[in-house]
Amino acid sequence: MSEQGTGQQDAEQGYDFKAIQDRWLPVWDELKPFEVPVGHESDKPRKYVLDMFPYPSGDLHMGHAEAFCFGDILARYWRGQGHEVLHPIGWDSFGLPAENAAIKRGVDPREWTYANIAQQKASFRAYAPSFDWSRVLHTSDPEYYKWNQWIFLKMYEKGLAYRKASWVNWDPVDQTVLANEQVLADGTSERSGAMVVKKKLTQWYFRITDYADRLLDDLDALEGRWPAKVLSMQRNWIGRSRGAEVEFEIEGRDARVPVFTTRPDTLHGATFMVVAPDSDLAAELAAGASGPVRMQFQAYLEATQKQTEIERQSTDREKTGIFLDHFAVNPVNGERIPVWASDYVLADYGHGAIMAVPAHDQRDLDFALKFDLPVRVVVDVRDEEGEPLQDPAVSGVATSGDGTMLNSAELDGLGKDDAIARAIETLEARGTGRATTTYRLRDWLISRQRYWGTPIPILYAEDGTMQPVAEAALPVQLPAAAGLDLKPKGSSPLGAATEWATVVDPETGETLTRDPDTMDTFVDSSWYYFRFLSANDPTQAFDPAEAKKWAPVDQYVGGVEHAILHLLYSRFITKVMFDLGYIDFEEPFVDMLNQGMVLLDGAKMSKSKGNLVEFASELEEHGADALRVTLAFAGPPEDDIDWADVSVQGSAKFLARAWRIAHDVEVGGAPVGVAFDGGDKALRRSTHQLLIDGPQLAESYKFNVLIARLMEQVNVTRKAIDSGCGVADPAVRESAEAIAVVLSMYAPYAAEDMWAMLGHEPTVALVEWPKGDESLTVVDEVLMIVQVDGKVRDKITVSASITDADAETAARASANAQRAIGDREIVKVIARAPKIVSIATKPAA
RNA sequence: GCGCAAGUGGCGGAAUGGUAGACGCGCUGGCUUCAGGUGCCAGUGCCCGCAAGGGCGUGGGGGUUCAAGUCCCCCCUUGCGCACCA
Repeated sequence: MSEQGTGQQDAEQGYDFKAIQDRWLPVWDELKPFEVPVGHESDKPRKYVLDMFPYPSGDLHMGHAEAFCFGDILARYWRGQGHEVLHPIGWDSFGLPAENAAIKRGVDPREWTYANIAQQKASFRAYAPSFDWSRVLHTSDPEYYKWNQWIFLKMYEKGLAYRKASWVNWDPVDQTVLANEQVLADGTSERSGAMVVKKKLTQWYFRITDYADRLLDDLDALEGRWPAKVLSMQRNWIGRSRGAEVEFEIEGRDARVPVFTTRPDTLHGATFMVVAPDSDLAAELAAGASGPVRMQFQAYLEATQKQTEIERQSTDREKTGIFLDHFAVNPVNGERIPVWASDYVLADYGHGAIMAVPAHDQRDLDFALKFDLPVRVVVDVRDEEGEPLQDPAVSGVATSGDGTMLNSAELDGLGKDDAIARAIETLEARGTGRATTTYRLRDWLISRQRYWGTPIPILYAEDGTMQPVAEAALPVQLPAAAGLDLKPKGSSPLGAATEWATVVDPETGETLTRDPDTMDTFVDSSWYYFRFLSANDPTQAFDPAEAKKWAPVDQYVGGVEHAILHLLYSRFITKVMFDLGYIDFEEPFVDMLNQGMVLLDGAKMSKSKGNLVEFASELEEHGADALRVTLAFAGPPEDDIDWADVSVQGSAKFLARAWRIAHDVEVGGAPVGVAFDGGDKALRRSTHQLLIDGPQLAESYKFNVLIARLMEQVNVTRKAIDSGCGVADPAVRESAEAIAVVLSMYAPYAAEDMWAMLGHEPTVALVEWPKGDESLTVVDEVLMIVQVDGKVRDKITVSASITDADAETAARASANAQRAIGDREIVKVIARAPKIVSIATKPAA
């Protein structure tokens, strides 16, 4: 392969990234160094390094460049540490953008999607992440989505996939339902940006709430391995809340009404009940009320439903409500309390009804004061000085803290925790309540009324009974888009594909109709990391034996925007796979890195705002290596990078300096294979310190610091060549080789070219890091700090093996130190040889 | 409102309780080349000083310690997340 070397590249020409890229791309295409064939056996330890796979909307952008840069650094790092690394790539290629583009331009979503994929593949090739291209997958391939359907059927069998009628989030622009997770905090759709409305529809759900406790509790084991932010967001989202269910009788109604409360201790202070206006209970109670109340309620319900999410969520809104003309009975004291409907109670949380304790809950208090309802204090809450807080009815401030119970019969005198425990005991003994837990997490709504997704493998008979498609009949392929009207119209376009939708049961001859909806594309991405393990296997979703070998993913890299959706769903599906016995672990991603965003002038880049840095043009102008070094050197990977603050030129300059060292060695250095033993000590020390420190820096994601160390190494090597030991010293070759190997995780092209100039065969990407030798890093003499009263007064050169006593003597002898001490009295001397001696003084007596 | 991060030169950022500002960008001066926007050398936290040296300095205020950017308490600011969830 020597003709691939750079003998023909003369010194005048220097570092030329274009020539280098052109030289090595074909070689790598030939070598396929990162392919790990399925079933391949190796003695090496394994690492599964995965980037969140991209959505193929247009070409790659700077965000991709950053994310895939960090993932690739880690993949290449682990190869350098002697691991066999699986680093696959695929495309999350189902979804609305393809469909919307198709509608807008009249092209087939397939064409649009696969054209974009081809473009991204081409960009990736130049950018050169070390992907295993033999395992590529696209979720829109029938070979892939067949297994979505298989998972759906498995879940259906287990009762984890079910259909129900419910109020759902409806996106009026995309004309489809959305999962709770796809509705942003301001009530708009994360996709279309439209204000989401509520609609009652029968839809398919995955029973993720069955897994709420496991999804929450298992987060503890990810502490320190996942970003704290993601863990907290997931905990928030699951929103477990422990408390009690309390049953209230309602006069004139047979069945008791359960309410959920986290404060059963305050039950004696419950002076009214509030139900959600859009709950079944409210409708029922209103129906049994007087005519005027019925009309008022109807108007109130309509007003509630018309409200946008923003209006409804505004916290400092006046309370509104309607008295429902009914009374409930407080189970602990038999008191008659009025039942109201108000929109501050949510229909889909708890039981859609609450016991209102206005003295100790601000919302209830606001409501009580507005409608003149009684407020009864049952907890004696004190301030920091131990003074009782003002009566909430007067102050308007509910006292929600801990305190001593009063006005609460047998609970009187107890503290909060004891009172809660006691209250629950009492309720359970009387059969009017029990300890219980509720969650904010809702079941995962997976039906979508759109075309470009996985068909739901369910058939309906004429009488409406459903039957799953037989596993052998999978995949249920999407019909061709041609001839279908893909415009959103509230029902799936697939329903109109009559030929596709109608199936005759071969056994019974019965005519069946296919479910016309497609699955949420988050189903696709919730298990793709398994598919990579058996990407081309037509017989199974993935091979459990391969999963045992490779999974879970050791290192996951991606944006924090998926902190809830994708990661929660993936964790859920992984647990389902565990329960089904296909895998022996319950968490899919062992370690996770969230890269920051790439900004321009402090703002998110956007084409419409005109502040865009184009990945393609940067790649063209500076090359992949300089781009990658720039991204990695800019700062910690979790931080945002402002493109206005970085210098791609600076990175290119560094690469050229590194490259020139290898070039100098090629021209006048020690021969390849030379023993490094006799080489320059100082340079060798630096080289080996780099090799020793490198791993801990890389493994703690301090890629920027490791590049700084590489720069220092290049600088000291330059100095050694020009004004030190000279280029022919073996230590220079040793340093150059170490630089090439370490640099290869950041700048694969430059490193490969250096490696060739240094007389080695490709590819440097598979070369293990030379071992750093601790014995070469010991120094004879060090600079010792002498402090007097905490201030540095001198720096003296001492033997590295100096004793504490000798260090103290040397420090006391320092003229600078003596001057600082003056006539003060030394009270204490702390010696930490050979680093520092600290002298503490006080004024002379 | 609740919760979680983070505040270090002109800028991006380094610093197991032990020399604050590594490395780089930018800037200043010089050399080389000279068409140079290349390359090389030196300098670059602020203030006083010719220098030696000294004073100040990691958002603010206290504290622990021989020693604090780092640990503890209070406050301020910014960013992010959640938010009528009973």
